[in-house]
Amino acid sequence: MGEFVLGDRELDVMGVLWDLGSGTVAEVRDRLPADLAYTTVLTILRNLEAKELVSHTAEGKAHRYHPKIARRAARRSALTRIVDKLFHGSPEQLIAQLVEDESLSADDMRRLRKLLAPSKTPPGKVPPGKKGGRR
Amino acid sequence: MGEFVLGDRELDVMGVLWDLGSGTVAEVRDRLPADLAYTTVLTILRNLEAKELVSHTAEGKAHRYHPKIARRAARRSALTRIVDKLFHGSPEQLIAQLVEDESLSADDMRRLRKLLAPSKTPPGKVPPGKKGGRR
DNA sequence: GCCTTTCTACTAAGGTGGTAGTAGAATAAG
DNA sequence: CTTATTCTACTACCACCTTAGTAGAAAGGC
Repeated sequence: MGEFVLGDRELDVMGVLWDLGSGTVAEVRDRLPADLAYTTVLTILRNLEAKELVSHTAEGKAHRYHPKIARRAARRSALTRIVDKLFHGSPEQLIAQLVEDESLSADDMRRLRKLLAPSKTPPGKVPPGKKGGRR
Repeated sequence: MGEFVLGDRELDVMGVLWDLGSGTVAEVRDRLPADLAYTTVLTILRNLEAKELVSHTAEGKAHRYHPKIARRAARRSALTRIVDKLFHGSPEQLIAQLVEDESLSADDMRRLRKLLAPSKTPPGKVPPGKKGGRR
């Protein structure tokens, strides 16, 4: 629930677990951007487990690792950190910079304008069943 | 001008330098959120200098440190990293999360809608055609 | 019963960040 | 001149991330 700091490789590994839902060492290793030794990936997973960010269940003779924290929580934690440290606590300035850097396509901008529409979206996601054509 | 990774304390120190324009060890130390030993701050500044992120000039018997990279560059570097590692290279998703987390006030939202106004392409700028660029 | 493959457990080494102490130079005070 | 203050330079230590090797268990093939 608190803050956690993940290294680059640790983030890569968590990313795979989030994408897959869970994974064995071999599965994770296959999908990692870098080509790491099997034992290296295992070590990272064990370290993450020591930090209680993943857990594992037995599957045959192998272990299957499951993320214990949601991607969303990691995202929030990372965002909070850089908003605080680099943007004087102002998420608005962060977005402004993204816009100014032209990191956003016209399409992105259009979608975002919708997100920012005055109607507040409660934590229940977007009510489905609206007239189609959103995607 | 590539990527640089700053630790938490290093970011704090850079933050002070950016805010002040420049600073001596004592000046930086006074404005740091945490209460660190004088020598600790000095060490951090020297480390930053070794990484070419700050430089110094002599001022009496003390040194005055100047940031060599702009806050903007550090912001971009940090944003790029987490967009890549946590948001699948999609800055749009990052903003969406900020919105959903209700990190933004109604005022922020209003201002941002203006930022996102359609085809506000300033003269001399090329309209965004390229996006993503994940590896 | 051996051999090979595939796993996990344990150990280790290099890098960097955070924190700070000690030594020594320079300056200010008596 | 002697002492106290204020700086920088150097060194050190711990924690943690990254990477990986070695040992040993498990499981299947012959």
